Amino acid sequence: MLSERRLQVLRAIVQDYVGTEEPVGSKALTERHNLGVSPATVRNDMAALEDEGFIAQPHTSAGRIPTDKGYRLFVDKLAGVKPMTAPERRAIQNFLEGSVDLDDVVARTVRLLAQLTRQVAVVQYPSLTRSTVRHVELLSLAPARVMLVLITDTGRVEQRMVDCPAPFGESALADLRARLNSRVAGRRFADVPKLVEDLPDAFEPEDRGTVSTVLSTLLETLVEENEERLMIGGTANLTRFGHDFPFTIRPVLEALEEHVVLLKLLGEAKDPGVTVRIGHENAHEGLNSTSVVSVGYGSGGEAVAKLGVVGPTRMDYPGTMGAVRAVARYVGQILAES
Amino acid sequence: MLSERRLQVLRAIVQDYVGTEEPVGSKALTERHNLGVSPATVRNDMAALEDEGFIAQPHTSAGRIPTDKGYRLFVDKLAGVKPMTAPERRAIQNFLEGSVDLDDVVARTVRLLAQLTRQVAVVQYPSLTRSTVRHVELLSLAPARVMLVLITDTGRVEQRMVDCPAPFGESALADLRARLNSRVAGRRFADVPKLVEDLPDAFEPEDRGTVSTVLSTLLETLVEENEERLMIGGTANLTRFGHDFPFTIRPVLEALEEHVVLLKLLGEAKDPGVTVRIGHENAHEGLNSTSVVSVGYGSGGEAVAKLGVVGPTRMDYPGTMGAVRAVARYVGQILAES
DNA sequence: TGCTGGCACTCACGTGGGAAGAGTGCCAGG
DNA sequence: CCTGGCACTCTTCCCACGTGAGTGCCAGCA
Repeated sequence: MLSERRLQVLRAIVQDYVGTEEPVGSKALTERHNLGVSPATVRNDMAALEDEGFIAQPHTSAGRIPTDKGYRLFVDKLAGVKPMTAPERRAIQNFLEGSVDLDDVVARTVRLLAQLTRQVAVVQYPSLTRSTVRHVELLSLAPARVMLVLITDTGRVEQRMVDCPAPFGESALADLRARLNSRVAGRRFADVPKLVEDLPDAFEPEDRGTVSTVLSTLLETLVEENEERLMIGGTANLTRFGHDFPFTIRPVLEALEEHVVLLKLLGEAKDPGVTVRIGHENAHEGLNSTSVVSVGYGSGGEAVAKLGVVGPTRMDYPGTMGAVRAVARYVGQILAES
Repeated sequence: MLSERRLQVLRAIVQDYVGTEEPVGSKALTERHNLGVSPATVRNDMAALEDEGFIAQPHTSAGRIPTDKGYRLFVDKLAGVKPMTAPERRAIQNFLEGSVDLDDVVARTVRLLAQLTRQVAVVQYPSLTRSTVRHVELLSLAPARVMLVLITDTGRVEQRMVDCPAPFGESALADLRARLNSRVAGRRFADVPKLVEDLPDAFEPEDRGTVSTVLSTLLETLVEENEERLMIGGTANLTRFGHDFPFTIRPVLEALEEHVVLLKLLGEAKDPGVTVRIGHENAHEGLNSTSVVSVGYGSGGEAVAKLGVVGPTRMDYPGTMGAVRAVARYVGQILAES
């Protein structure tokens, strides 16, 4: 096991490297942090840390930089979450409170998070799967054409066109609308399939096909996974990445465009608190030199979706984690109010 | 006026530079294009073209590169639009036909355009301002709370919460819904304000406040300019920009995040055909070293929105214009069908 | 056993001087 | 008005060298 001082050395290395973006040497370390020992001692500690794989040197005559494993230890054991200051919190609240609708909340959140962390912000929309149905509306656009509008408790609206197998009368439509809503309004998505199972039986035989079609469209809408949308912002911050641009930035930009990948990435984080995935811990190759800091958020106690930031592994973890957590908290509040 | 041959020289310079990304000299020109004259002659022509501001040299002992003015002349006079090949057209059609709803059409269009042109694709959603109302739905969520859902002929759905000044009965709501739809369904947005002007008069005095509130929310929704949303894709292609990265790419990424700027940019293009804005012709500073190729698209004969690509001024204009035009055409078809 | 100072060693990095090569401008001749 | 020739200008590449930061190791000391 590593001694207390060696952990301190690691912490100091991470902090300095995050600040200066340059490999940090033993001499600089003793000057900037009062470790109470000489550079030579620190060198021994660094050699030990390197043996254990927590730090590495880019080339022989350079200082050390933390490895993914080093950052992991730093995040888990050596650093806490740096809370936002009161003025910062007020600013977050003010900024989010001007929102007019869900899309606007998300858009503002992305911008805020990107500004706050100076990194790429990623916000997943409230997932449908844990939401409840507020209302289902059916509109007849043509004799055999119905528009299905689903309104969720998060204020989200989804619409689908349904081509009916047979013409469907206004009265039957009104009937279906009424029955449907009395059964599913206020219920969770997951419960809907069972609740509407026997609904076609209540209708005239010639309408059953249409009713089934409408219902299956509704169920599709509910489960459709790619309905989890993402909003991304602050990509310009990627330019602060490193100096060897094209090859660093390109795979990241590509990964960011693959929303499916990001959604999966966010979905994997099961921790109720802030989750940090460092470098190679991210399954996607393009993100192997980035870290993802994410957290769930939601209107109630429950997290309905995730938000987070993507940045270089060399990032200010305590600060970023604090910002992400704070933003998630206030977004949750805003959503609960509306 | 420039002689025919000088124009040919300019065309050759643009083509070569776009291909090689390197300043092109007189000797290389005569080798790759059979202009029928010697390098010395070409040099004289180049000197003339430089005097006129169509080309420039990065430094004394280098070849020439086209200026914005040079590209402008090239686009206007020297090059046409390169049509897509039949297989390409089929691929476009196939790819777009799998779409399930409007959002999906837009998402696919962005990806397609980015892949096709290997540049950044920008697609504006069908603008509300020229659309017509298909249906307005009013839902009572609480005694003094109404949800307004607007459905447009482009299949777009907008929802708004309305807090009523006074409780509003179900029957009054149904009445309002019926009257509202009979007046505005099928009408253009621009005409709606006049059509609903006197609507409150038809209601009981105690309901008029609520009716007015609902109507003004509707009007707000109709005119709200920022409801023109954008989808952007292919930002990874920016890495192919140049070799001097950070400073080239950063302002572009920043500009791309300012949707307002992009919307304005797209909106400015009045030409019914493909519009090209080159370098400094773009009002926004960040886009001064990029060109924007855009075109309107829409379900009917009329263009309801714009799409386009953003790329380096050194781009394959004929090819890009062809791709943009083709995609716009097929997107229009898809929208017309649905 | 652990810390310290000293010392030799290793590289990356910046600098400076050529040499090479591409491209130009100009001029005189056809 | 076009052409070949020629001198000139720069950038770019390469190599060699000195510099300095940082290391590893060792012997001495608490």
